[in-house]
Formats: sequence, C-alpha cells, structure tokens
Amino acid sequence: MARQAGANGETTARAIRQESLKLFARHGYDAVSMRQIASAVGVQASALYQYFPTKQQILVTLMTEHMEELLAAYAEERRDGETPRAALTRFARFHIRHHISRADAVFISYMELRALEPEGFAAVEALRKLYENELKSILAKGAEAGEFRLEEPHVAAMAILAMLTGVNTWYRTGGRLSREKIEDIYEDMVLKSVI
Amino acid sequence: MARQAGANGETTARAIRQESLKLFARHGYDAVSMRQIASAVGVQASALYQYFPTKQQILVTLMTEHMEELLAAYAEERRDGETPRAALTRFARFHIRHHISRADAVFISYMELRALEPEGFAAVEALRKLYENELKSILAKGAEAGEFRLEEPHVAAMAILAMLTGVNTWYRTGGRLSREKIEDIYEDMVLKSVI
DNA sequence: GTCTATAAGGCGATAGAC
DNA sequence: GTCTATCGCCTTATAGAC
Repeated sequence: MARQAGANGETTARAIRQESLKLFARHGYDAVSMRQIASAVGVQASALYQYFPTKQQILVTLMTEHMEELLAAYAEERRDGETPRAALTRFARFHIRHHISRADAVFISYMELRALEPEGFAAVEALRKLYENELKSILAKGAEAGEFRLEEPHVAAMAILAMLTGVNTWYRTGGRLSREKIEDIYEDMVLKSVI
Repeated sequence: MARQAGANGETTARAIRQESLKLFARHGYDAVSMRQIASAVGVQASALYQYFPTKQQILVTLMTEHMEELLAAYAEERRDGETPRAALTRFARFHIRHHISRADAVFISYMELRALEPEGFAAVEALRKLYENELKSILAKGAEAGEFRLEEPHVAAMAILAMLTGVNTWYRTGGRLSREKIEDIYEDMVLKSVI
C-alpha cells in the first residue's frame, strides 16, 4: 500500500482530505489517529505534517471547505425576483440535493463542531450563519408579502433546516425512493408548513 | 475535592452518571477519559470500575436509560381513542417538552451511536424504533382516515422527528421565547405540514 | 469504597536521513 | 516527499493495600 517512487504531492493532499473525511465521519475526530489517516492514504504518519501542521487543521479545512462549497453552490442556484413560494421551493430542493450526496461532510460539520478550537469554530459558525440567513430572508419576505403565515422567521428557518438536513439520517443510495421523489415529499411538507 | 469518610456508593453511582453525561455531551465520548470523569466525581479513576466494568458500559447505560425514560414518559402521555390530529398535536408538544429539558442525553443519544459496540448499538436502535413507530402509527391512521394528506408515513415521520428534535440545537433556557410558545409554533408547523 | 502503583500500549508531533 | 526512530505524555484497565 505504500506510496513510493513517483509520489505526487497533489495526489497525497487530496487523499488526506478524502480519507480524513471518511474516517472522521465513521469514527469521530477524537477516535481517529494520525497513524490511521496515514495508513488509509498509504504513507507514514510523519508525512501528513508536510500538508497539515496539526490534526486540528485537517478538521478545520474539511469543515470550512464544506461550508464554502455550500455557499458557492447556493449562490449559483438562487434566482432573484422569484416569489417567496418559488424561492422556498428552490431552496428546499437545493438543500436536499446538495446535502444528500455529501453525507460525510454534512455529518462532520454538525457533529464535530465541539472538536473545533475557538478560532476554527468562529470561522465555521460565521459561514453557517450566512447560509441560514438565505432561508430566513426568503421566509421574512414571504411573511411580509402575506404569502406565508409565520410569526417567527428565525424559528421557522431552524425548523425547516432541521427537517431538510434530517434526510441524511435515513437516506441510503439505491433505496426505495428516488432523490427526486424525496425532494417532492419534502417540498410539499415545507411549503405547507408555512402557508 | 476528594470524597473521604462517609463515602456512599449510591451517591457515587449517581454522580458518575451525571458527570459522564455532561462530559460526553460537551467533549464527545472518545475525547473524555476515565480520569476526567473520576476527577469530576471526586474519586480516582480506579474507583469507577466498582460501578461500571468498562467505559463503554457507562455510555450504553446512559443511552439505554434515556430511551427507556422516553418510552415510559410517552406511554404515560398518550391517550387512546383520540383523533389523529389530536394525537399528533399531543405527540409534537410532548416530544419538545421531554427533549428540551434533557439536552445532554438527547445530544449523546444521537451523536454517539457510532461509539457503541454492536450489542449496545442494537439495543439502543431497537428502543429508538419503538418510539418512531408511535409517530408512524399516528400518521398512518390519519392518512387512512383521510385526515392527513401524505403518501409516505415513514418519510413524514422522519421529517417531523428531525424538525422537533432540532429545537435542541438552538433553544437556550431563559431565551426570548417560552417553551409553551415554542410548542405552539412547532405544533402549528407540524400539523400544517401533513394536512 | 477508595486508594496507590503499575502494566501495556497508543497518542500527536518532531529530528534528521535519503 | 517520504522514511525511520524517538520524545514525552496520556490511555484503559488491573492488583493489592487499607
């Protein structure tokens, strides 16, 4: 399994990210050792320190990149000038579609917040808030326009996000229901819950 | 801090449960050492082995007791012969009320499933399924009676449970909204989502 | 019921060779 | 870019004294 002649830095860097993500999701950050990550990558533990100065920095990088990828994907997805109802439909389907194919990163980003040291935590939380605000803004506009019936946009946003992200706890690829069908069901429930 | 003369086994046993719960919730099972638990309790690490044969068994006990307490409380709460709508209202308010005051146990029971060895995992999952089935049964009856509009009782149950349990991620005692008000908002959203 | 002492091994991280 | 070897520390769990 050892990587010898022809070793390539970029390949190793990507492998470290990939294998760390898988191992952290499966066993938890604290339960995974640098030796385990190295073994999955095919190098010795000391080689990891060429790419990341500490184990903590691997986690911070994984979580930060996950949130930045989410924000970039939603920026690409959103359409200004839509009705609140259309925007909420789009948001709900986007959220499921984006998260369902990134189960490990989603799991880590929620589960391992407590493993972050203060600086990393603050950075990740700031990115998370930006994303939450996208949904809050849709709900607030809908309430103002009389299109939605809700008293507390913040609470409604938290409720909807929890519901949508929850798909990841039970969805398995190749299950009885297609991703599209799942998006249909959740879209329906989300819309009805605020109308 | 050391417990000396007058030490009492039952007191220590309760303290081990309490402090483990707090520490596991705050730092994660793997990140907490037997020495840390012992220090919080006020004994040496070796004294813990009088009460639990392994660290793993502390976790299994905390999670199993949490699920059994939940099932017992719901058995006390439920009323047979209610309309599905009334039963769902009761379930939603009960779920929030019960979970909101047990944040540490709820967090652990979801987060540390992966830290359980196979036997413990199976036991806890079986209890969880029993609780999920209570909600599924309400939804299926409501759909059959034409009181609810939903195609997939299982998916709807997962969506509602995720939404309700999600309160714990943002609720803080003494916040702007009372527990009653929060129950009102979620009851409204849950009911609308299936009608 | 709790203590001290210890076994046996894993941890993150670093130095220096190639 | 990766290796071997190592430092100093922490880990779960047990033996035996009081």
